[in-house]
Amino acid sequence: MKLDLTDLDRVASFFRAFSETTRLALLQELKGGAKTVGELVESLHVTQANVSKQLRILHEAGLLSREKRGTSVVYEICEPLVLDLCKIACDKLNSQPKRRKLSF
Amino acid sequence: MKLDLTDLDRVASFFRAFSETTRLALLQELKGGAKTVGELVESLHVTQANVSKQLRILHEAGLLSREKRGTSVVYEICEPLVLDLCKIACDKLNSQPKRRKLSF
DNA sequence: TGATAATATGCGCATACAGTTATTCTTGCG
DNA sequence: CGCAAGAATAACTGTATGCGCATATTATCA
Repeated sequence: MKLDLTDLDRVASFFRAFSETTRLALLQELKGGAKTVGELVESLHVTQANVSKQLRILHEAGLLSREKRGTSVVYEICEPLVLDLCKIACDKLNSQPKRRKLSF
Repeated sequence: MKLDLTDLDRVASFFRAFSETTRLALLQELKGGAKTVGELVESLHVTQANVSKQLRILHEAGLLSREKRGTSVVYEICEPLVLDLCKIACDKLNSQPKRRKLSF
């Protein structure tokens, strides 16, 4: 079964959500459970504006749910595939020999 | 187990290979077996230069093997994860209601 | 060795997008 | 209401990269 260009575009967009370090870091934090924007800003060394922006992208990709709680906003992983892909990525890293610096 | 920024970068690069329509189209063609650059150019509506460039990216990402055969070059999927990810993407598409044009 | 076919690459353009700073919006509370 | 905290957005910059065109590279064969 072959996907047409439209579907391939959607698949590409899906994977694009996982193609930036900051977004992966956010997903990794959220693997431990729902967190507010402020908590995520504290956990990672990323500005509040950037965290907010990347969370928006992940939310629009359908990976995160969003819930307002007072003045805070809580984000949570709502797409089980995220955990599957994290596991796949980790397995791949573990199966590959870590690149080490040879000199010194 | 948390990945450090270096590992997250590598994961991001891995997924980035899957984040462009043309590259997904190439992988889809190669799911049917090894093909030469020329065959891929004929299958897809993409210029030869672009096919060659995207194949290079997929090869450097460790997804494709490359073998010269005469004046041709044969590319083949050499990373089993490619097939897994294709299946995951297809399942996700199938589980989602197709967006249809409502007007006309 | 010259010609031809198949592939790769250099260059330029246009676009996408991560990140920053400053600002605005929203909510809760005195 | 006025203020403060938390989050989102706007405008901007620099960088990355997809794509096409032209050209270079490589290999085969007459």
